[in-house]
Amino acid sequence: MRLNIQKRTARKNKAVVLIGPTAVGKTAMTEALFSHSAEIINADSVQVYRGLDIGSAKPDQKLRELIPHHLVDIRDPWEQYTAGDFARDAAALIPEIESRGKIPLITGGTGYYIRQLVYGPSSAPPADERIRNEVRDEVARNGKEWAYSYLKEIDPVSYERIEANDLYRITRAIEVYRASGCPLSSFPVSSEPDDAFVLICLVRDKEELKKRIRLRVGQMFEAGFYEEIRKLFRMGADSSWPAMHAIGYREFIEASESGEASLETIKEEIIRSTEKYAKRQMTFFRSFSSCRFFHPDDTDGIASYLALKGVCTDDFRP
RNA sequence: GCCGCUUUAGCUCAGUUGGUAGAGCAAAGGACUGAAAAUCCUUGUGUCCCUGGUUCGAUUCCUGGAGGCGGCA
Repeated sequence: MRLNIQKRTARKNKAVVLIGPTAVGKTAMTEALFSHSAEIINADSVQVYRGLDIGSAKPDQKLRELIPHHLVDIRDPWEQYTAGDFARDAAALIPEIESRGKIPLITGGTGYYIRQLVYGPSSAPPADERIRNEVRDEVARNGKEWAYSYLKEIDPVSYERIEANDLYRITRAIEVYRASGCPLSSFPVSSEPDDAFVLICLVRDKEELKKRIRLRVGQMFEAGFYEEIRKLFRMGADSSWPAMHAIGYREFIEASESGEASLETIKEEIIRSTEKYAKRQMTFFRSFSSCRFFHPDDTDGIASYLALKGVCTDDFRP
């Protein structure tokens, strides 16, 4: 709480956070409003990976030459990049960008990254691969029920919060306890957004978005997505690579493991996963109390809202 | 043309020894404490193909028909 207040008074400049579900049109909006006034901090958990270009709809070279992009292509696909890394890196970049007289524009679809930045990062210890693997093995040996009742013993607060089947979170909670000796729930989280961030979320109606998703996936395949996949396979990609959990890549990994699946089937699966993802993204974005929602065609509305918040985007003159 | 199998949720299919039904996927909503394009939670949905018959009662049994699949001609 206190930290937030200090931040507020210490920094008068605003950073803009532009979010929205996949394929809503964030890149086009960025071009329209911020071509000359901003530097971009990528908040997309897949675009951080080198070699995942087409499937992550990475901004093209032309746009990246026009507007500086940060946190794109900063990891190899077998490396892990976390929400905590993002919160730290983004927070460090913001004053740097401001010192060049530019607006920091944080844009991407990873709601959790945005939360870690805008609400402040969790103070819990970072992910520890070694301990996590130990915990995972232990859970695999002793079963789900054991894991859940063990959690109840070491951290009753998290036990109440986490669902019995959510092994992902149960594992993490146990990992934190093993790493720090303290229950995960003992690390404070803030529920107050830092008002140095102006949040704008782009939205379209469901059918409109579905049409755009289908179109985009089709374009990915035309642009050589299959070649990109083959290249990654040649590099030894498998499901152990963090980047390979991403939609589009995951479907190919699964198909290669189970054998036979036509390109057309895989394409339809990717479209469906993307639609479901967009839905989850919207749920996340709706939970940001300070967020304002706009249709991507409403450039005027967005520009005047930004002006009201004290952000001057000199690219746009109504 | 004959024989066999089949028709149940948007899709794939269970099931009811006769008392009007349930899984997975999809859909809709939600959660999110340094893995988050991940992970998880909640919730519907039905002329049980049509037609007669038997029966207190038929989606279930029987007759006839229609669609689908396979085999033989």
